[in-house]
Amino acid sequence: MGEDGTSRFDPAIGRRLRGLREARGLSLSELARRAGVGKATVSGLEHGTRNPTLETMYAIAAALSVPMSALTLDPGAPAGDASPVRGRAVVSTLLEVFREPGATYEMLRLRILAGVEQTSPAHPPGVTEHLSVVQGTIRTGPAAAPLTAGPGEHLSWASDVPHVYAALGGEEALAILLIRTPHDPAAAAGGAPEGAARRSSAG
Amino acid sequence: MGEDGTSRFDPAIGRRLRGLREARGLSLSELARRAGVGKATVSGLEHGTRNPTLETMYAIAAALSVPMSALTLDPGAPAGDASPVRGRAVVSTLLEVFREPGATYEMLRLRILAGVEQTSPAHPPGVTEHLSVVQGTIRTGPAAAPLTAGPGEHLSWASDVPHVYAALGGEEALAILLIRTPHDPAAAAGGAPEGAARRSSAG
DNA sequence: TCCGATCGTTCCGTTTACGGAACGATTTCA
DNA sequence: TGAAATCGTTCCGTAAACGGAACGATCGGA
Repeated sequence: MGEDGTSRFDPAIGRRLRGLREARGLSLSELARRAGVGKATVSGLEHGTRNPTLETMYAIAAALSVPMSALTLDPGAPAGDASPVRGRAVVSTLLEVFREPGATYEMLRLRILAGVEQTSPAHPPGVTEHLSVVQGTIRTGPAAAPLTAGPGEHLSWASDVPHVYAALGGEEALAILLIRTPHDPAAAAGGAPEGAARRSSAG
Repeated sequence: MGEDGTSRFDPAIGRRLRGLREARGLSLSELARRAGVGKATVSGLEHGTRNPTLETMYAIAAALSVPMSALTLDPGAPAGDASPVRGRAVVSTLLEVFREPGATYEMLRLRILAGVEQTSPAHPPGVTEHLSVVQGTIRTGPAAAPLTAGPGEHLSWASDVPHVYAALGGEEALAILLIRTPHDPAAAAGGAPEGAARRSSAG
């Protein structure tokens, strides 16, 4: 299979892998170390010159804390319910990962069970989160100063501090969360307010 | 990784693969031929003695008309939204595959868009379908004599004839579908009525 | 301005996944 | 009952995925 001398494989996997790795601020060497695979393997994968084994894919996906399907995006998986990340009371599903010139974006679908309040640790500096409420009432933002929003409203905050997610009103809440990780942490442009959350109501 | 002389890999993948293959009435040789891989590869995979490459997994999943995640069931994928099968207006998601002594069962989640009516071709003789309505109103069964059921109601029919799925009442419908494929097509025990659908309403 | 650390790439020997062929067992049909 | 077909497994040579090591480039601190 693929006999042209250079033996290429699906380049999209390489792009997604590199995107996820860099979005987490991991070097290629560090990811290889955490996954317990060789640097040559990760490098070859990102360049699309290797046809990885399942074992390799599992190891790398685990090191990135994503399900394997976030890397393969296998054709069957619908844009909309591909791959849940992290367990707990807040169920988040990775929908899409894409890179822009200045930053990497991860789009997730959040499902917060009724009455639940969960605190997430701080992200690296420069990372911002943008949440759009679909259903229910959500209280979120920096743990020190959260805000509340209902369906159709949006919240944004700098997530370099611990932040909370809570479903109010005894009802399960649904939201789309966009995490923006700038490639240059210094330039947090296109970001969010400094200390607290900001609420807006679109459309 | 896995240095015990016998070099085993995840046996669950092998079991699922064999289940899906046999549920489709395919021989190992035939599946290998359709997937364009060697018989030794399929055999080794089913026995859990090989660590397949992504390319191999893609080829086999495609030959079975399932997304790769139906074989890997990767840990991230939630029971409930793992892997959609077949496109069109009726979106079906493979939830689980399990084998019993007499038959193989495939459990799917059906989502029928509002107002849609779709006809599916006949399955091999002996195959029966059992549908449980979760939301909306569904009209289904043999195309010649379909029945209608609402939330909490169940429909069963022998699916060796073309059958339809329709969402009534201008509302999207949701259902769980169980497909039973007997290992011995002659003995269609535990099955459904002969010509038409049967409706029941469980407490 | 060195020097050390770390970056990502490339080279290399080992391991192993691959497909094809050969195999015995089982089934099918004349 | 024998011959042919097909079943799933096993053997084998080849291709390639693997991890480790060596490489030059880049960055940071003394």
